[in-house]
Amino acid sequence: MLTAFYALTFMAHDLPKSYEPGAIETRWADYWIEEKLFSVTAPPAGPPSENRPTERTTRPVFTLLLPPPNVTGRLHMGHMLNQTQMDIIVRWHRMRGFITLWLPGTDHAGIATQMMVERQLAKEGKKRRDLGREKFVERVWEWKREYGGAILDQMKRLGASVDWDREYFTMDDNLSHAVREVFVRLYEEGLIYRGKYIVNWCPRCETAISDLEVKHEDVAGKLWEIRYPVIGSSEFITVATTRPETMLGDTAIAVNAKDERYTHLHGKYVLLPLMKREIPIITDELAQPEFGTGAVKVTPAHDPNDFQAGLRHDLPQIDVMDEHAHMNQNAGVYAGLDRFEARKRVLADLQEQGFLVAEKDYALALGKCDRCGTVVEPRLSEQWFIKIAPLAERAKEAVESGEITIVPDNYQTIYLNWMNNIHDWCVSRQLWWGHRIPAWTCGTEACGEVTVAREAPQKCPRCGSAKLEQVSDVLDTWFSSGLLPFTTLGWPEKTRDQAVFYPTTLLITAYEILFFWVARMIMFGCHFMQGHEQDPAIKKASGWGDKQNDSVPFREVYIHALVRDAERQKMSKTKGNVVDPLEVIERFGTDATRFTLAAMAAPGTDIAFNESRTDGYRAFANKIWNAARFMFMNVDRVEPGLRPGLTAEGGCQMGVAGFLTSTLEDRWILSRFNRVAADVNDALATYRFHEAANRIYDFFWGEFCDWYLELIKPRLNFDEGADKTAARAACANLVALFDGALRLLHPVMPFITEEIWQAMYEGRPPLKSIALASYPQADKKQFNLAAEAEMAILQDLIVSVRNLRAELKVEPKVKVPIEVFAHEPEIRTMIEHNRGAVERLASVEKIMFVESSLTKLPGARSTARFDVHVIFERKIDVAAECERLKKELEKIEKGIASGQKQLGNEQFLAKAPANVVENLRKQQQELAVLQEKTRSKLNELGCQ
RNA sequence: AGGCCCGUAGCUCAGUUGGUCUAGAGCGCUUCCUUGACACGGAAGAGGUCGAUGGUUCGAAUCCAUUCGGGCCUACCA
Repeated sequence: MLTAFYALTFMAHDLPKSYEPGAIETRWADYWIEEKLFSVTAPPAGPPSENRPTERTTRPVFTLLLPPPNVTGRLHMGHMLNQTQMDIIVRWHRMRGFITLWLPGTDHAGIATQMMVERQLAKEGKKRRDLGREKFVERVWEWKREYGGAILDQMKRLGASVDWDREYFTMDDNLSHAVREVFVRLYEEGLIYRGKYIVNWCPRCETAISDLEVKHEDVAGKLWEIRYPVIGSSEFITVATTRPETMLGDTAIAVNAKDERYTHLHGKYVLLPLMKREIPIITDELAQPEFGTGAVKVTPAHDPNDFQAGLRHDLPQIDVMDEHAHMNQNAGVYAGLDRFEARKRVLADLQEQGFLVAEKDYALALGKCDRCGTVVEPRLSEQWFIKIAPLAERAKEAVESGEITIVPDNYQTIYLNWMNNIHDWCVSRQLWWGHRIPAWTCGTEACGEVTVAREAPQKCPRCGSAKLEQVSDVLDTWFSSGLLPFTTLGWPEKTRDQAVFYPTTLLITAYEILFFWVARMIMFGCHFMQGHEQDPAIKKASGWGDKQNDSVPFREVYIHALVRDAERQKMSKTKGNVVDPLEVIERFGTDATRFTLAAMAAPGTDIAFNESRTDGYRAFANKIWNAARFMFMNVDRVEPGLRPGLTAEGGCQMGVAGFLTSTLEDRWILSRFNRVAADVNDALATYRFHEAANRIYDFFWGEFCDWYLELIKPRLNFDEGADKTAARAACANLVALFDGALRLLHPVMPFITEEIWQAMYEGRPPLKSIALASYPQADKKQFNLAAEAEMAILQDLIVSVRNLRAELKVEPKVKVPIEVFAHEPEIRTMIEHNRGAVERLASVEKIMFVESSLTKLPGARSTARFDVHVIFERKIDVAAECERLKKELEKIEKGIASGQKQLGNEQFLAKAPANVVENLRKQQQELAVLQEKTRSKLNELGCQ
């Protein structure tokens, strides 16, 4: 199928003049999926034997879990950055021979998804209660089937090389089963408890939410001071509050025991205004003498601090609101009012009755529901909690001991800080969509026993009643996603997948979910995978041999940057500044967009996404494309059968290893290629994506295209009478180098590299994809300092001549003779050897070597290694030339001055490393020569 | 309240443990060039002393302190 396609398109290497990513990208994305190129199975266990090829169990393993996007999600720039980085790392590992598993899936996203469907229902004029639980949940599943795959489809467009055969959904049967198992085990271990506590309650979502789901927003609020009359006295005690309506539920007034102002009131009672209830004055740490009046009202049912104080003093808890945050019957005459309406009425009544003392402006951080923005109400309710301290302990250790490393390392501190101040986790949610808590309440009034079990019990274990009803709450979404590193690998079954792929190698994620998700995975992983051991052969091959503990969910975490808009603002729907990655892709191509994100992703800094960069990288793709056209054009000129490295049988076997070196440019480019390969591998190993991307960019464009291709053009001569052997060799080198460069670039730009690579083999590649080819590793033996130094001089010479031509305003088509002086004979020889290059690249007619310095002539340029003079009869602008020379001299002398200062400093000579001193000396010598030459020129021109 | 990050050319950003940084790149800008890979191109240029101040050091864009400006996160002080 594909071969046929190539037969049509590429046999003649008839590539369009400019690169059009659209069709090419979707074609390869589909191809990779259809061919299941990225599906992996665990290699069998046991020592290598005849039946078991050695290499299978000794290959290293790389496992990465995709942070599951919400089923409700739409791809945004954050996803794209995340996925680009993951794909780069994954492809890089795969090409380096790792058994590479990248596991994709989606999260059921409790509240978000439920809201989505509720909104849909609202359009039909219905509420979820109209349908009832069962019908509603069925409706959500329908929604999921219809729209839930959208984000993964978008992901396919990015070329993400995930194993689609292993795609999971957090509510799949096997994962749900694991969730129940975890819940029951935690309960049995006493790590889950149920109780009436103050939780964050969203009155709109009608559910409890965790601390992390509350977003604080600074608002200008008020602080009201209310006085309560002390019983049996004419005195009043004044308290301050930001929430006067809660006073209806006050059950005490607290003062600090050390606060002498109130000592005489200890043990007395006050009459609660409006409610006319007697409540005690207690002493508690809750009240801090420095704040306000030093006295504080205590409302155990509506404030977490007051709740704790209430427990300490055994105070009644009077809940004055219902689940919608409307006042209930406990609120007396205010019953039925919304909380904010009640506030107004309470304040008015207090004012009228003379209890309101003052109203002050007060800045407060108002807690709002992360999902819907409704002001969160601390509410007393029956919830399920995970006792976090024992889990956190191990999770802390795992990071402190280095079993898990977090990159960049400042996040390590943040993580540990959080772990030290962690509270119990409220895991129950009053929603219908999610994993229902595996607990059953006995319906017999006298019993009410709650039973936690893996399967629905037949009868109540306490009273034997069969009237059992499952608890209606579901679990926090992050409960199930926190288990994914092992549940996706078959847990609670002990599977081969686990032995091979657990611990996963790496997690790449956003800072935002460090606590929501990352911390929870670490806690659950360390707890439930305790005692787990990765297959020793695989562990060793993967380089984790010294790590003691295999219970951790991943060995490394890389926290990526936040993508902001061009103005550095956080992208958000409400601001309307969201850049849609698919739109960007549409305009510039996936490769260019990926490259942008990679090139801008310096660790630890946010990315201000800027389209002009993407436009630039689209140009880069085009450059690659045209370099490929150039290569194919030349390959086509070689007789069929003698095509270098492109035969159907052998394929392009040579790679860069088979590169034939003869000329300076060959030795040079080979050295450069190996250096770049070394740098890129280094950069990727430490997640310096920007460095990897930039190194390849500079190499491909600045060295390979700008210099190498230009330099070899004369050798690619297949005309009658030309040296065809030399031409074929040059062509072979070109192909080999191109092949290497494509492989180097592939993780960042998978599509264009695949397209060209496949075309190089005319549809009959030795492997199904470049993604399976080997990644270039540096061969240090090919580093060639001499070639690089010589090439630098040659480039310098060519640029100098071009520069002089521009200054002398020589017509571009006119070839000029030049004179060159080089006092070192080797340099002269080198230039002589490469005179053709100089002549062609600088439009030089001929080169004449002279025996003395050329500084005195106008139209000359000097460097430390050579002088060059362009012979062209035109008066130069003496004033301008003087100006330029003066500026140059100034710079040189500044350099000399600072260098001499350093070299004259004995401390420097004593303390600086030898090579630094030596380099400086060398540099100084060169500067001195240049200074001399520049001065003579200034004299010659008669500059002032 | 605590913590973190950023402030380098007109714009967007690099600059790994302080020393070839006489500070780079892309876009933009100036001049020139349609030469059979590429005008999404080529050639040559102009442009910043690294927010400010002080310190450590033989040596600082790079480390420390203070300060100004921008952003983010965490927090149960009424």
